[in-house]
Amino acid sequence: MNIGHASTQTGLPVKTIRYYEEIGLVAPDRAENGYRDFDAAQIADLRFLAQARLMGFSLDECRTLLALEADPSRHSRDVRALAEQNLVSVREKIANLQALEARLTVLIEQCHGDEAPDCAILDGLSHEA
Amino acid sequence: MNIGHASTQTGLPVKTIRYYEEIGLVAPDRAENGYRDFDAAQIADLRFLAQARLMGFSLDECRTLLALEADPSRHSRDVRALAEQNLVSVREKIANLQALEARLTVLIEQCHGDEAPDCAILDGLSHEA
DNA sequence: CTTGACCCTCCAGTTGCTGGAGGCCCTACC
DNA sequence: GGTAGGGCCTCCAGCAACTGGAGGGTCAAG
Repeated sequence: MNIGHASTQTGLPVKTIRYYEEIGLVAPDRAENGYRDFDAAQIADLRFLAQARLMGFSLDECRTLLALEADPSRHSRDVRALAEQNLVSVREKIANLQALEARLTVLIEQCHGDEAPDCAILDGLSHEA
Repeated sequence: MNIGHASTQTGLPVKTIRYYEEIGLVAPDRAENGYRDFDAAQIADLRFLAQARLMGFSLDECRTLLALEADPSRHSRDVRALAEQNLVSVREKIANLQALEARLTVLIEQCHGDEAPDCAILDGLSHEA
């Protein structure tokens, strides 16, 4: 299966698939004309990668997850640990963004938003702790 | 004021300040020995930048904000528009992360997290739509 | 006069792609 | 048989916003 087909099968852009090969996440064969040739297992890996990325795992974590998936003697504990770590960082990001949202909302509310130059937002950025 | 002092005054790392100069956000004088020399207004600008970054504005938006701050004939409407745009994108990010959190949480709950290889997380990544 | 803390510039790397240039290959149509 | 269009290839550059390090000048204290 060539890369265009692999792309439609997995939803990953062609460029992204090439990039994943470059960093060693997938290693397709080559046809005689030099075209990449993906087999079913590699397509499955790419789908797995696409899902893992959607779940917020970094490419490095994806690499580990792929290795775990390929290892029949894995412990689900290890997978879970990775996922929990990811969850923690997602929650941290949410908390930070919510704090940001609150601060921004306050500033915006205080700004008249008219033609005058006085602006609570600029004042806030200038004088805040 | 040299860059080390500017750093402690603003909380910005030295490297970051140099970077901000490189991209034209601040333009300190130079002393005879080649050292950067920041005046009070430039320190204020750096503080402003630090705050604006904390509020989630991109460096490009910061550039615009600085220009607005320097312009006495500005309209607060323009500042507010920028801030509102920023708020929208913050809220989008929060929504995306919350969706992620929900999906991750479900997967993690279904994984035993023991020594067996069976893992709902890996299954979810393999078979999910 | 040396030690250590500054400062300087320039280059490379981070994350995860994305876009483009320049060029081969393959199929279809005239 | 020639050509037009796609698709494929590699390699290089760039995005955001820094960060780290090499290699070297400067400065104040003891």
